[in-house]
Amino acid sequence: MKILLVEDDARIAGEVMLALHGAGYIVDAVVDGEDAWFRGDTEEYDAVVLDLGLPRMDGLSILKKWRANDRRFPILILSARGSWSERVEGIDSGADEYLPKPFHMAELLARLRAIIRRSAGNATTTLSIGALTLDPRQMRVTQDGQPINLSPQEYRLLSYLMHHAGRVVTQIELTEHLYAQDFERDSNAIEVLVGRVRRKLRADPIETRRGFGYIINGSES
Amino acid sequence: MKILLVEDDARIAGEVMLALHGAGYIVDAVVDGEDAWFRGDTEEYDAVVLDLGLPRMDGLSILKKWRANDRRFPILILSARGSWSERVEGIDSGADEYLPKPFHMAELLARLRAIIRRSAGNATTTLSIGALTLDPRQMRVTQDGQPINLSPQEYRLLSYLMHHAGRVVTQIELTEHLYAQDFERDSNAIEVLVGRVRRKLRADPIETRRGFGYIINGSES
DNA sequence: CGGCCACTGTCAGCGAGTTGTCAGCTTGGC
DNA sequence: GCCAAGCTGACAACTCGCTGACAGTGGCCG
Repeated sequence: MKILLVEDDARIAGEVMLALHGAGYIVDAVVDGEDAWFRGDTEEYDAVVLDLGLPRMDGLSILKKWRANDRRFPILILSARGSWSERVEGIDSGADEYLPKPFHMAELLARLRAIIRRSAGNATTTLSIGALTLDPRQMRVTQDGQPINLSPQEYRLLSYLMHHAGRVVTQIELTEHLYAQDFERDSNAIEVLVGRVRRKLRADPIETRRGFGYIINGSES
Repeated sequence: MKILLVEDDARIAGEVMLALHGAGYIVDAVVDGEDAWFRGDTEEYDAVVLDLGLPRMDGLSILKKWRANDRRFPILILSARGSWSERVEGIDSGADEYLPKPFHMAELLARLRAIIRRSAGNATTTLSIGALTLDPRQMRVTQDGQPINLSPQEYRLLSYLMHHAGRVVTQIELTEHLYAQDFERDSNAIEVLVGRVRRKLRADPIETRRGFGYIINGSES
């Protein structure tokens, strides 16, 4: 899960980044409005945490430009001012949630989880693909009921593949979702990771599409 | 089944009332703290849904006054603020459950059912997970009936884990609930605390999920 | 007032788990 | 058969969580 964090207050940005990281997200943090817009326009994120008061380009404008360009990731707005009109405008412009400052970190995490789940169209907490079941609450994957002991990175990989079951996921896409964006391009870390996950699973559900990427077959069941 | 709903936010009150009504409960709704206290003190309810931030009389004070007057109905606390001390104090003061806002209606209903069932079954407000039983009124934990002598901080830790049994709780989440906000982030206090709790328990119910957090498995029993 | 004790956070060190890298190998497609 | 893509085992650096020791604090009792 990769999150774009747009916040110009260094202290808040730091705390939020820490919390998100602790909750298992990969975080790209930017401070500047135009920078934020560019990132959101060119990269795939699972969600965006967006502060409204920004230098160079206002948060609401960014939001509108993204939506106009058909960028569909869920957006959680942070606003220093608790102004009601701003909230309405934010929601109207295509934000999914609105959190007035000051907020409690646990609440941010809860709402973030909620909008990500909602955007995945996934009302149920567990996700089952074939013999595999992923329970995000327990952060655990089971195969035929047997728990599989995965490391954090392995869990994220499998989770991503399962959430996109039935479609080919490229290595680049995986890299972008598992690592911060300045990660070495020609590393074979993904291949190694896939190998490790495969070894932990009894029957291998991960199919290699040579030259394209990986795919887990079978729809949600 | 009659429920007392104490909630001053009209929007939330309306939604909850609707949901409770839909689930077949008779609902008395009050907005004002003193009003709430009087109702709870003079009428018989099967459960109370109590918001903490109230005009005129604070939710926690009401709760304590009820318990002091031997009013035994199960109480579910709604907490708008994510304040750790409030939550801990709520549970300590004799609440049976607490639900941080924002919450899903389904979850509120589920927890309400659970605490009603519990109170109907054995008139206790204790929470049992596996061999562990937690009695919030006495601030006491027993394992297989044997009392465990925990320090306040240890008790809070275990209490939090038990109240969130079946789901992974991150260290950051625990830190936020056990310490004030400006607590040092890279302290290993949580780890030490977990170690101390484990040493006091005979069979260790706390599972470490390296890279994720801690989890107590097994649902309420 | 002094000593004792329980509580709690800090610290350093350890051991195990995790993860990216690399080199050499296998495999699939042309 | 060739070659690039992908796989694998080994490895080293690193991270994470656990532990025992310790020190500061505050309460309690003689």
